[in-house]
Amino acid sequence: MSTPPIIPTLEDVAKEAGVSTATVSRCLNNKANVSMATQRRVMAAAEALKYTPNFNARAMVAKRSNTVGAIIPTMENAIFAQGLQAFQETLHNLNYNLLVSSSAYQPKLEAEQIRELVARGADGLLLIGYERDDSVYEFLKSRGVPAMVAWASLPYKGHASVGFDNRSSMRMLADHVISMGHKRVGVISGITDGNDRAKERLNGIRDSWRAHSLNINDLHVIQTPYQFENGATAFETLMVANQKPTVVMCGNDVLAAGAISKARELGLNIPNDVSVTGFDDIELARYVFPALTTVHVPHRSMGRIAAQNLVDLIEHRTENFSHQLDVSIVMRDTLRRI
Amino acid sequence: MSTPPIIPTLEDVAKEAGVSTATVSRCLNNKANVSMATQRRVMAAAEALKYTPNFNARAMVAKRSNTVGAIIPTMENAIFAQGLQAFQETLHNLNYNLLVSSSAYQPKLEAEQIRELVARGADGLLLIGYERDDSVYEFLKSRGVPAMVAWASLPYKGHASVGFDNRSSMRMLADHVISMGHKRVGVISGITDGNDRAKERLNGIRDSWRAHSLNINDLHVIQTPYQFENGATAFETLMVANQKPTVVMCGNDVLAAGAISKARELGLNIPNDVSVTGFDDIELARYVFPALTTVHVPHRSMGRIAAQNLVDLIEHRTENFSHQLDVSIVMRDTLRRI
DNA sequence: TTGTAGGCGTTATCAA
DNA sequence: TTGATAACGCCTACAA
Repeated sequence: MSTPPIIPTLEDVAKEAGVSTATVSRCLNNKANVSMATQRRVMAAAEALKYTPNFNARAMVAKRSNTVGAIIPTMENAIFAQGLQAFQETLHNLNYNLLVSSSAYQPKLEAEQIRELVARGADGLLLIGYERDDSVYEFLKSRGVPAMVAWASLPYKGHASVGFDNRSSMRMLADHVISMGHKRVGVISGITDGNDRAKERLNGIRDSWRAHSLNINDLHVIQTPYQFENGATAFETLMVANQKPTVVMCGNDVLAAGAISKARELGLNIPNDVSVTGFDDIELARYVFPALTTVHVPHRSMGRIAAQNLVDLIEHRTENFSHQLDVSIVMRDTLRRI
Repeated sequence: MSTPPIIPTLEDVAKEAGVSTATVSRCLNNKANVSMATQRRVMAAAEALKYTPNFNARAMVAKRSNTVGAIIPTMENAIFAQGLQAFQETLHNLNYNLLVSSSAYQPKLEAEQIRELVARGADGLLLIGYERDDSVYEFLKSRGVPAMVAWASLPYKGHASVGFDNRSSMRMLADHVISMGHKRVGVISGITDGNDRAKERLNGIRDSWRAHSLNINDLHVIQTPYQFENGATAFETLMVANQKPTVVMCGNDVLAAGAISKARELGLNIPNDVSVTGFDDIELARYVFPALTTVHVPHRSMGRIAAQNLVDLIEHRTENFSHQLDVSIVMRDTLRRI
């Protein structure tokens, strides 16, 4: 029916140009030791046949693919978008390609995808957060595939990392909240199980609480997956409780956006009736109304640094790497003194 | 220094299990013709060695990779996130993997990435929108790699597609806007060059305009890349003009969110001072304030249908495919009668 | 400067 | 039910 696709190979190009495959290979990988004349002939032949190198064959023999894989927990919301974009751009400049997978916050799926990407010949991996089974790290090490842990809560602990201190950042924000007179705090946290970032952020709030000798019972915590709708639902739950909080601290901006939206629906004014805080400072923090008070994370720098150093790791230009970035509180309009 | 990674191969497993590589291969691909006993031995050996198949070798000889590639214009905002997620989930159920690249709305980069993914052995591709150089389609055809065009504005035209009529959808919205008494319309369009969706949407507005015999000079159009900030800037430009529009129609929700944000900054009330409309109905349309009146696009269905039919194409279960989805106007709070 | 040839890890064909 | 063995497309010593 349809003619079977005819895919030109190195050999076809070699024939067309009247040289050996070795010469063609040399030309294409612009090695030295090729005369200008043959160089031109070969290039012309490749062009004419619309030759493209077979990636799998190349990777198999060269034992490197100039590819790195990234596994992010979700593509559904923009939490990782900016960082990933910067990561990809930097990689591109370094002549590497990026393959992206999403694990849907499921450790099992993540482990699968790690194997998958390694089996595909990824030269290195970008992983989000520390917390995963040791066997995963062992696997990576046994295969000699370096991984860069980004959005990491902790500095170097045996693997390369770039991130910021989720715990102390959130604590800083909580300290600030308390200093503004809040004593009844609702918390909408992400699911902490299997998510070190979420865990650390929650711990940061508790740290602050204890440091101020406040009553732990006045800290009402709800855990829920990072989704807009869940933020809305959790907010409502908190606000119909007996002891309404005066501030709702959210594990990230997406949850906070949901909370703000639900507040409006309930006829609650933010920040007069209740304050709200977020974390991450993704784009929506600015276009939500009122604009969200949150913790600013330098996503782009993180992506850039991760890429740069992952490549250094791959090319054995460094042995390990660990970098902690500074974050800052962005005061906007959802937190007020009471 | 560090011990070189030792990567177990089929042969290692074969030795360990005391069988031939052929048998191991058969076991791993759960073919018939293998006795239970050897089956178990082989599996145990593979487990013990932590063997993972070399993907490149497999793809090279099998001539299929169970992988599809998707190239989306951007990961920075959530325009494609939901559809892509559904696409990936469906693919996963069909036992295919997804590789994602982002082209940053640059046709050149997209073409590169298409070659890249094909060279990598992708069995099929997901592309966004029709408009691209013919040579790209020819390349794909010559390689026998099927492509599914999603977010497509037009039905079948020689390649498989799933989408909705951007033009008539936007026209429907514009008709509605006009029926509410608006006569001075500002338009914040995406860049139409190289973007058929943006082009069609703009055309839809013009269609409506002409159909209502309105003065084309009262249609003030600004083209700008799909980014929040750009929506804000364009909105301001429109609102300081001599003839202020009574409604600003935006090419997508991201631009609209920027416009709404800027309106607040300028002390303009929406929709009392000026109305705003979007397109896409992504999540933020609901949490922006006031909630955005927009065109609802069934992202998830689109992703699901694209995946299902791309796989059908790959496995020669169908020859071509074209599907148009229905969209609808979602009246929320940013458009009012004047 | 160019060519020959071996091997990378799989799958598939054919015998046994 | 199993095992040799020949590809697959490319790179890279080594030879010429």
